Amino acid sequence: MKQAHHPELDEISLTAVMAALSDPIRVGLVLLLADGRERGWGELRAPVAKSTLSHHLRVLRDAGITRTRQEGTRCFVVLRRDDLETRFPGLLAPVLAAAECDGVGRQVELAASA
Amino acid sequence: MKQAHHPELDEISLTAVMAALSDPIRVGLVLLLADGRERGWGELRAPVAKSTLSHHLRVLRDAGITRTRQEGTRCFVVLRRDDLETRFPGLLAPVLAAAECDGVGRQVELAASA
DNA sequence: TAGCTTGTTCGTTGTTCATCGAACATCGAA
DNA sequence: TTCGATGTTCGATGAACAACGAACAAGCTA
Repeated sequence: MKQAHHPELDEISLTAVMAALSDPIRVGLVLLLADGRERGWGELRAPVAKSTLSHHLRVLRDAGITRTRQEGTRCFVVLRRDDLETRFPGLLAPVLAAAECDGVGRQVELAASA
Repeated sequence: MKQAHHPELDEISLTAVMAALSDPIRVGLVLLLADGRERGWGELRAPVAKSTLSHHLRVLRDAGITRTRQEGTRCFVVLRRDDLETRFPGLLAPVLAAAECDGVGRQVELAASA
């Protein structure tokens, strides 16, 4: 369980962010994190195998959308809302609004809190 | 040269739009069309083969981002800015701003006007 | 009619991606 | 130390995609 790479502000690429947000499961994950609360991975319920979930969370991290923190064997993830707002002002909110309105990512849910 | 399908407003999918905008060339094309002017395909200069350009324009059309019109053997393309604004309010502007600021799609240029 | 121009479509190639199960690593707890 | 829980990584696979050249279709134009 190595510490993963998090891109710096100026390393965050627009196309990488767009690509990361072009998958419904990842959009759902971002929606769950939209309240700014940090979540343990055990709280995230998605209809995919855990290796696949790990992959999706890695894509989000590599794109600079989320930040991952490790504590013991557990991992926690949080939205880099401020960083995204600085880098691409006004981009995140419309995406989240549209996703919520459309029901994109509704397959991703929150488990009983850890 | 058949008339291509244009998705209706409610057929435009968020993830499809995000996916379409995750390619630098397509972002460049959208940037060129951002002024609302209709452009002939001959005006679009991108560093790809014409078949590839045709493909990219098709992806944009299928995603509901652009509208294509045929006139004789020529094709014209225009940004569906109002439709996008209706469907996903506030989404397009930040993307275009970020792209322009970052230089994403600067490889796509405008030829000497037709 | 015979070209020329303009786009589309096709077949191919190589890459990327989403997905899975299995194996591995790590830490905490019994 | 042994076990269980938690993530990561490793192939493997099938699908999607970007890219190209070549061939085709359709409409001007000479």
